[in-house]
Amino acid sequence: MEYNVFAENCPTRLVLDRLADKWAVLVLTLLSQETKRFNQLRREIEGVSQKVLSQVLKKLERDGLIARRAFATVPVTVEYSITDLGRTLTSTIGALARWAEDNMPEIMAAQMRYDATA
Amino acid sequence: MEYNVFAENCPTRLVLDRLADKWAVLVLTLLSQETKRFNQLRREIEGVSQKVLSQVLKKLERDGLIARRAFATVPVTVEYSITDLGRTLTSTIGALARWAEDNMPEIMAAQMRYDATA
DNA sequence: TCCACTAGGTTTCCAAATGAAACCATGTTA
DNA sequence: TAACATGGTTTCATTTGGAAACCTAGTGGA
Repeated sequence: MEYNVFAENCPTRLVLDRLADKWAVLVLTLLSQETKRFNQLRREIEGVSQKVLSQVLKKLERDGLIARRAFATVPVTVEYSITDLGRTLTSTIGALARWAEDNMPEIMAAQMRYDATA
Repeated sequence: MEYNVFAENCPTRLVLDRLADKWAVLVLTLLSQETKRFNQLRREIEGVSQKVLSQVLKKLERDGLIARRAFATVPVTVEYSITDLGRTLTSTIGALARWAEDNMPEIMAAQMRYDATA
């Protein structure tokens, strides 16, 4: 079987679509550091809504990148952790976020040049 | 100045949002290999619409990741190429796409396990 | 007793983004 | 004269996104 992200109906396209997502990158980056609970993630990833966070977590769990464990406490406790498969991605995902932080000045300079031309 | 992708209104969040995009990943991967024309990109990235491709190219150009050169031929020729700044990203971006291709069997197995539970 | 609050979601609703298809200018070829 | 090429933009229907409200179950305070 040959996989090719450039082919329209290759299943890898769907996976790329899931990983190439702002919220997924942030979730995986945090979980690669340590196991966290739902509201912990929600507080640390500023601006994410509950709806979107739960959707992203569900999809990442379905793809086997993170694991969900619920405890019958009161109120209920739910822990999310990274899986072995997810861990093989974290250096790549982390590099993306770090690149944005490291190159922000250059990007802003480029934007100003572009906007000045137009 | 401290940049932090987890902060809601940090400019890096906008950059991450641009990079963490299926089409941007595919465009940057192709342009890191060689300069290409608009319709060449459109044909090689199966399933991308003209509208979205032109939007993505414009944003990547604004951020200084790719360069656009137009030639007054008939019909007009437009070339897109990667910039030095863009090149600092290509190993990371490329790793993302390759990860999807390499790990597809494991992901599909995880999905089947998940769907069987539900 | 009633209200407020917790965790972890789901539902609702409206705004924004996406995609398919059509359109455009210019000029070449059949 | 009709059809096709490039590199887009426009239009419109469908999806997706986010904000806010709601939900269940239980706990603590007044």
